Amino acid sequence: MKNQTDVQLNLLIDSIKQDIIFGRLRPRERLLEDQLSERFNMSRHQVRMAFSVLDQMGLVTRRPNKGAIVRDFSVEEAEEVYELRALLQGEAARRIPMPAPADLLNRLDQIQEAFCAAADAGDLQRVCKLNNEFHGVIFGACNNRYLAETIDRFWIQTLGIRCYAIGDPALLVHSRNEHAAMIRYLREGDRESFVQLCIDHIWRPFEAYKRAHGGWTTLQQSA
Amino acid sequence: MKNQTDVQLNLLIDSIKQDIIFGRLRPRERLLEDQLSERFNMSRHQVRMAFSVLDQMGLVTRRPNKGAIVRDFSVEEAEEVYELRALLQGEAARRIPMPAPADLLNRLDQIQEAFCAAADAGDLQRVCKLNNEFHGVIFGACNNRYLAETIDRFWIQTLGIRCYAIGDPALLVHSRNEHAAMIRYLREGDRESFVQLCIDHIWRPFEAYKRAHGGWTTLQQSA
DNA sequence: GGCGACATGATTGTCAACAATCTTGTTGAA
DNA sequence: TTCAACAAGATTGTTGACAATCATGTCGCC
Repeated sequence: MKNQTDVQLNLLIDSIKQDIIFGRLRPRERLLEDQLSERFNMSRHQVRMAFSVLDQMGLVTRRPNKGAIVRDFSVEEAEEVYELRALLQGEAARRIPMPAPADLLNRLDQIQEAFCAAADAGDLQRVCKLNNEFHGVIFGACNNRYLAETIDRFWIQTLGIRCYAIGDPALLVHSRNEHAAMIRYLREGDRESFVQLCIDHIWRPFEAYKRAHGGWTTLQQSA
Repeated sequence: MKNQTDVQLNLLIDSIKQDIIFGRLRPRERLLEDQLSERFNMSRHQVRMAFSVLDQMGLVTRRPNKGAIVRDFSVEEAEEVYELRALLQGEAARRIPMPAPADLLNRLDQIQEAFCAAADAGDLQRVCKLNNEFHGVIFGACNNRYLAETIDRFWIQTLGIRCYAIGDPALLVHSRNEHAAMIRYLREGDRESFVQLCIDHIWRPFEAYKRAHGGWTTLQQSA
């Protein structure tokens, strides 16, 4: 299906995504083609291709002859993205069949169990992966592939915003409880509560982001 | 700002977009790199770059070693896209300040005037361009750049669907009247009617598409 | 010392040749 | 006739070298 260079390419893309969500790569940080091509043993062309994909994903920004930098959101921009995410996730929540199909509930239970285990074990990387999976499965069930796709798109774009929340144990507990509540509402068929929770759920990481950016106005925004 | 090859690249992209909206390029039709590179006097590399952009735009589909084809929507897929568009445009309509700023109304009046002139002159290309502009300006006024961007994204993706409507004089008259009504509602501050019209406005081209695809189930969809 | 012109190194952008892959047509045997 | 194996042509994918551009440091002049 996929040839080998595609695999390598995805490897690089995932690696950069990881670096962004865990804050190892900071907003506006430069990404050098030579550096990465050497580190990952791939041609500069492939790195460039990866940049192009990441650019379209909205994770990095490219300017002619100046290369790629990690995308930066001003607080205002971040707020607008979150408003849109709230709209989309609310609509998706309204479109999920209810009471939810047993198949969906089973998968969510499984993911939630693994999520709790990873959280207890302090395995942040696995927590993050399972969190992605949980959201993907929930909103993938909305019966509109483009709605699901768009939710996923902005889920990825906000990796760099959510990185301020990833390490906070209090937020992790919140996530876990809210995920459990989502499953409960789905099982009980409590649509109103479910929709509201899907909307409210996204804002806590944004609050963390705002706190981190509080005070300083965005410097060299137009540079 | 932009270097020359970027200009050429955009030229090719716009040309392909035009070919899709006017139905000169049909869904699932192949796009050959050599052919285009010769026709536009550019390197195959640049054509390939353009394909990549068009792929991300959702206008063409690429499969490894099989090249690029014009994207095809099944009727079901098209319906889902239109549902999402309805959601997004409705929300944008709700967010436009009302009564609308004079500046916005002036720009819309201008575009509408030019639109009518082009329609009377039978200049379809200009009609299309002004139609794009009208929608861009309206939804750009929603005060959320990502909402506007996403509306635009699906506006472009549905070029290939709307192509079935572009030549129909009756639909052209409808468009013109509905645009006039939108401006009127904006001016009068009639939000309810405005929102409803923004949602309803999109469906007529989809009906034309459904009629064109009526009967035959989508062949070789998974090939 | 301050400032602009120039030189240098670092980085990205472009291209054309070569390799890999797919598609199509042909042949020959069952 | 039908089918599989093979061959030839068409098309896409990859690479390395070279060109263009940008950022930084240096020098001489005022």
